Amino acid sequence: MSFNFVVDAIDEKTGARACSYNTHHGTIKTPVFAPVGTAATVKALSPRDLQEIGATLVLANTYHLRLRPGDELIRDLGGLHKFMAWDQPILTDSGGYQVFSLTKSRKVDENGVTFRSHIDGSEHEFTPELAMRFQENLGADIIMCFDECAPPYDREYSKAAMIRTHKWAERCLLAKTRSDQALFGIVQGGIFDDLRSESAQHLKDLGFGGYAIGGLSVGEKKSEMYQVTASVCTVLPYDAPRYLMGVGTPEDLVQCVLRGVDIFDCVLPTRLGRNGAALVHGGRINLRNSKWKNSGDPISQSCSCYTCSHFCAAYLRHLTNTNEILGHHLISLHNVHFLIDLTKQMRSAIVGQRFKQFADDYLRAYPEDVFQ
RNA sequence: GUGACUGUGGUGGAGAGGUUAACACGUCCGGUUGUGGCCCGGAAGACCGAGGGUUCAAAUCCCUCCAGUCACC
Repeated sequence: MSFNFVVDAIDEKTGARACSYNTHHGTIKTPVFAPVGTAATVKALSPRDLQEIGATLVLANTYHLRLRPGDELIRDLGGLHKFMAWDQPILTDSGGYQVFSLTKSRKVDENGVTFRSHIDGSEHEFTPELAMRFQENLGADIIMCFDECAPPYDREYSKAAMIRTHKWAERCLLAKTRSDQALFGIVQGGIFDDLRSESAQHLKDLGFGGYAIGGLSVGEKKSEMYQVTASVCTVLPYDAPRYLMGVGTPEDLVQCVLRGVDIFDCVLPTRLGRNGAALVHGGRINLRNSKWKNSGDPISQSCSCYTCSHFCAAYLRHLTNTNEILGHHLISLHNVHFLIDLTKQMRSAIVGQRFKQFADDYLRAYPEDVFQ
């Protein structure tokens, strides 16, 4: 009941949604972009910064926090919100993505996954039951089923991972004990439409507080990612949040809101920020490029963020080239602000019934290779 | 003035007779999508201080000059 989900508006031409999702730590207005704070910190940004740029939801990672400093420690210190001083909603990923990203250092079987720690080589078991326990210890508002994120093109593997993900989803439902956390199911099935629809239907039948689309932006084509997103969203229930995991770029956000997604997360803005790339309308700029050496202008004239209202591109380039901490901070701040601002613009356009026009105009600025 | 040592791409610095002169930093250009890794990939850039000599072959050996460093007058 505390997880009241309301569709505030639907853009009639596109079906894009603007929703309100109530959690114990506040209401999330969608579409929403959640910056990623893997180790209980959105790298280079403080909670104060995040608040200032309008972040409402932040991601953290169960695998990484389980390994270090430990979910029980965080529980004993009062939970993740208190630990990282973020009193707004938090979502924890279960560790399912690490099944994919850390493929060379894990073993999967029907019961779960054994990871070999990249920190000290020790073994760490993750099962659906343990993933629930870890996430209950962490105490995020939204917790994720333990799933198997698989590479996109191998049909047999995708199907096996999907079936395993379904079984694990049932076990997660059974293992969950806290009522102040919403558990989201995760749709798998690679790029295969029939598997994806089957997966979405299966999870819908099980019944979750929300539904995520996993296993995308892992190497498939953009057109395939959009296609899968669209077909999954037609199956998912209307009255529950839809979360596209790990996505993405500004174009991806617009394209997938068009297809019915409410929630996004991605490391992109902070990773780009730490490596000297800034998101701007129509693409991105590489601040390492010598063309910015003498630029006294902000990276975006129209941007209202702290970075753009105080610093010129030449300075940001200098900070990048000298690997200064402030550079990571300022560019990450701009990039996260850029995506959050985009979601706000989209929400406003949806509520105003002009999202089709907004999306067309917005996407026109981006290069053709969007559908590569 | 005398003696010793040293001169290799923007910088540091390998190399001590044999085809495309190592490496690092810097420079330049890509990449980055539920974050192991301020990371990954690539490119440009040196007629080896100058001139002469020895040799089939010289950054490597010899001579002269120039420059720098140090020591001593």
